[in-house]
Amino acid sequence: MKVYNTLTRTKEELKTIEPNVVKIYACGPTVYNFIHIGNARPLCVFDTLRRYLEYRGMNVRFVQNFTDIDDKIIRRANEEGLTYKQVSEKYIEEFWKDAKGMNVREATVHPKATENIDEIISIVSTLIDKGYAYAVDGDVYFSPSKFDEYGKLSHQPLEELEAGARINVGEIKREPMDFALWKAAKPGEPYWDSPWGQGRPGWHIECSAMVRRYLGTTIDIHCGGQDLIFPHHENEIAQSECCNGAAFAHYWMHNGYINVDNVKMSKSLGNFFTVRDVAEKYGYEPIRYLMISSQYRSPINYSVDIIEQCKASLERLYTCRDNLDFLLGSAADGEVDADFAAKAEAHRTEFIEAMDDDLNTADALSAVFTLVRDINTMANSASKQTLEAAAAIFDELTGVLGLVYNRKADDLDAEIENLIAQRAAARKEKNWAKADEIRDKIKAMGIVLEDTPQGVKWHKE
RNA sequence: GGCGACAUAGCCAAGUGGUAAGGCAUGGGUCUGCAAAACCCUGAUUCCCCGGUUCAAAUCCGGGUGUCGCCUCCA
Repeated sequence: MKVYNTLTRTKEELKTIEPNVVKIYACGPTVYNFIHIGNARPLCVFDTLRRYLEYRGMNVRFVQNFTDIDDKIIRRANEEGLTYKQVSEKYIEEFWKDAKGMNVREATVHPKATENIDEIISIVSTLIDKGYAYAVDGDVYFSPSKFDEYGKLSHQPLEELEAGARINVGEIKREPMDFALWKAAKPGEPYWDSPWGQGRPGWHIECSAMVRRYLGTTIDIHCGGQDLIFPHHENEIAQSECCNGAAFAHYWMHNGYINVDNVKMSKSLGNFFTVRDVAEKYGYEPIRYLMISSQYRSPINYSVDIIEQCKASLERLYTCRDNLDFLLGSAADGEVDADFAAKAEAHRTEFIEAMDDDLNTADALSAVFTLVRDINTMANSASKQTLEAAAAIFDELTGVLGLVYNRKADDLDAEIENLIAQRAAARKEKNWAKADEIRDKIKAMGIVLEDTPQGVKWHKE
């Protein structure tokens, strides 16, 4: 598989440290609020990466952290009269509702910053011992000027980066680019004991600590949003490489933004949509579909029109799968159709080629849709075995994309079944008025009916 | 000022030298009690503009124009 590496700005063949094992770290959310659709992108994209690597037989160690202590969480806690822990726990719970709705699987480990304070202190101490960091009045700062390779990820020389930086009033760091590894506790703030007094970790250091603890000093892939390239990821590299004396991550993958009205969506601009809000209106799956409908590095513009298109596209996919289940109920035994088997194999190959090329999910989806057309064309007259083969490859490919068909898991509503039976009776009597009346009643309940030669099927709108 | 991304049909979106995938929407048809669903047909003489390289360019080079982003918390 080839992946675009931000470090080298080229697509490179993915070569892992250990054969058949991939160590991936993805920066997770700061849990102080519901996640927004911008947060949903890396979740869906890198979950798809993980699913695909597993599909290709790799053993994936996938770590995604929760930043559960930081200024925003503390502020939120003060506003709501809660502890920082109550805030983070609440939003971690809400995170999981949204993540599971979008079929994002749990990572191998979901460490929290506050559970890794010892590891953080250990790294900070080492950095001070090696002369890369210094303590002042209970704070500890890292000096990028001591690290020759600083800027290698964002491809910016230190001098250029410095141009935009400045020392704010009250800050006691030596140079503008220095950043905090450890912050002394202010009155009323949560704190941990450390060699530099009571305080809490800075933002960047937690990732370095969790990477080392859960994956080791060098990992294969580190991923996150493009806006994390600088300063967050640049700083992680500096901390980890200075501390460990080893390469930090071989590949850096960064997803593009979600824009709204062509402008970057962000918490600070206030133009953001939460995943929850969108899901309540359109469901979770169209959100996932949107995230994989284009290549992960290009920007996506969110709008109501677009999410509705996604919903409609998804409908085509799931209607096909519905139909297979339905036809399987009455199909006759027979051989797997050779013509279909060959087409399915060709589509699988197209799918894999697309995904191998830097996770080209848009192209992979195209292979899925042509598979769907081939299935639809042959399904009505196919044998049971052919239908089973079709369902299997459909589930295989959509499963890799995290579009998980689960419509049949819906509880069958006895009332609807009953109405359908009544309608069938009315139709048998050719009492069309009554049949239509019942049909409208069912429709009003948000149920879509489909008449097929084999009988009536239904599903929720 | 430094660094970077993008510009393909009404909309979304693949395609990095060989003559424009796929989806949504639209219109026509087959099927159907009607309607869905499904299937078939319907779309870019052309890929922001201007030059250049080449037998051949959406794809490479040069120059424009436009949009967006990072350099400050942010996925």
